[in-house]
Amino acid sequence: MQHILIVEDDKTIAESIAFVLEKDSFGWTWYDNGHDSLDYLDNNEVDLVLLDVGLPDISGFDVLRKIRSKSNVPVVIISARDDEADQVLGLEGLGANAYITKPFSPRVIVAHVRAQLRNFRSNSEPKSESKFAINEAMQRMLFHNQELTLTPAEYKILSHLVKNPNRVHTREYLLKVIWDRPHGSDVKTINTHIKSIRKRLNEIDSSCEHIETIRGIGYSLIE
Amino acid sequence: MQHILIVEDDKTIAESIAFVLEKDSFGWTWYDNGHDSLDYLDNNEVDLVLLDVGLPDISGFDVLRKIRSKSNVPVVIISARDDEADQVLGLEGLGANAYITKPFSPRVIVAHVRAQLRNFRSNSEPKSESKFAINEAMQRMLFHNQELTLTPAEYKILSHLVKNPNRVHTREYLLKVIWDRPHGSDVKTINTHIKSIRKRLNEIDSSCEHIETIRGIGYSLIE
DNA sequence: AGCATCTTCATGAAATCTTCACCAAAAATT
DNA sequence: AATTTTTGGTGAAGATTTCATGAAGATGCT
Repeated sequence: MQHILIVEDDKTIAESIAFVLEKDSFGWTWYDNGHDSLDYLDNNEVDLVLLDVGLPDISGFDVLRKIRSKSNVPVVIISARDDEADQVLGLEGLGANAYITKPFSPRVIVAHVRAQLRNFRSNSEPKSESKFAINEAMQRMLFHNQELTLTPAEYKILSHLVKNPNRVHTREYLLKVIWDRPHGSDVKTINTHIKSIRKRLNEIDSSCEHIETIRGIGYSLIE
Repeated sequence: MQHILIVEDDKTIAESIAFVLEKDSFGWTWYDNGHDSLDYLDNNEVDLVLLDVGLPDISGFDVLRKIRSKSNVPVVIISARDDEADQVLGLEGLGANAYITKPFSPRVIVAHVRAQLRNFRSNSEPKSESKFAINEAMQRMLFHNQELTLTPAEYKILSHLVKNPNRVHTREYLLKVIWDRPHGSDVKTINTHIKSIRKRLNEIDSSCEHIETIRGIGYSLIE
């Protein structure tokens, strides 16, 4: 399922967008401000971003720049008022893929989303095959077609790393992955979990490092 | 002759600044409040603004925003007290080009003015493609498409320089970039970090200097 | 209780950050 | 122009932080 990140401070609009996306069987996540959206992008796989330029905390300009500094994800700009038009045009230079001006119909949004996703897919290089397979229903994983015996915590950490490879995940964040909500345990705990995950991965393939330590920050799965 | 606008409510300070500027054959105009300064800017050609943030009528914040709404002129902030430091840092986001904290020597002012005027001139030329790529999600950087192996502190410093090129960054400021909050370590530490960053950059491209030393102030990345 | 799992702790090793002493370059002073 | 002072570069040593590891304690489930 394709996942869309909605960045829109107007709840009504966000809900109507989410509604039509859902109807077209897209997954979605909504944030009403720039900071949380950027955080989310750091730690999750997103197929497309719908970005309102009139946010309360950061300007759409800055959000887009920050997105582009780390990701190639398609971004569709939503402009609130006509008099922002000039500014919005400037965004194209920053790497926005399309922009829509309010008022807009839900149909228009979905059409844009589909178009951008189609473009992006054909543009992007063929992805290398992952050596991992996740059976979410069974809470199981295969690595090089071999079953991995993982504890619940290990499964949650590793499956999150596999779904979001090649980016750093802080220990704090990985703790939150294990426990949905904030949890009082020491972040050093993650070291131990990573250790045992590494051990299990090495039993199957010790030819290279699979989980890289990013010193001072956290861990990252190499693809 | 280059013309400097001095916005400073303390007459003694304004006069001493004007004195050193004159000695270095800069032209100058002095106002002791924000309103008159903005008026003056509307009707006169100014090459650089020296702006005290502690004005009687308008906050430096607002003055800078209003300047930026109509002009790209380099603005060097003068901060009265140390405890304004954080606030002043925020001004960089608003487009301040540099800031000086009191007490300051006349030489420092002239150095800043010269540095900014030089930067501004070179900036107005067509921008060349940056040779840097930042992968924020992985906390990594490419230089000439080659991976840079950087320590956390080096990464923080260099990515900051890359994001704000052609601008002088004081050692104090770069220290705050490494440690989010004030930190007790010596500013000379930055010299050592810069040294190792330079070494790594030179290993890839030694054809020219990439990080320029602005004597008496700090460092600047040349694009 | 017995078992699996999660967490904590102590330790050593490695990476990194800071400091220092000395030299070179630039600026200020005479 | 010569000298003094200030500032920055350099290499290496020392201090500090961070991480991996193995083992032990805590927790929770059956």
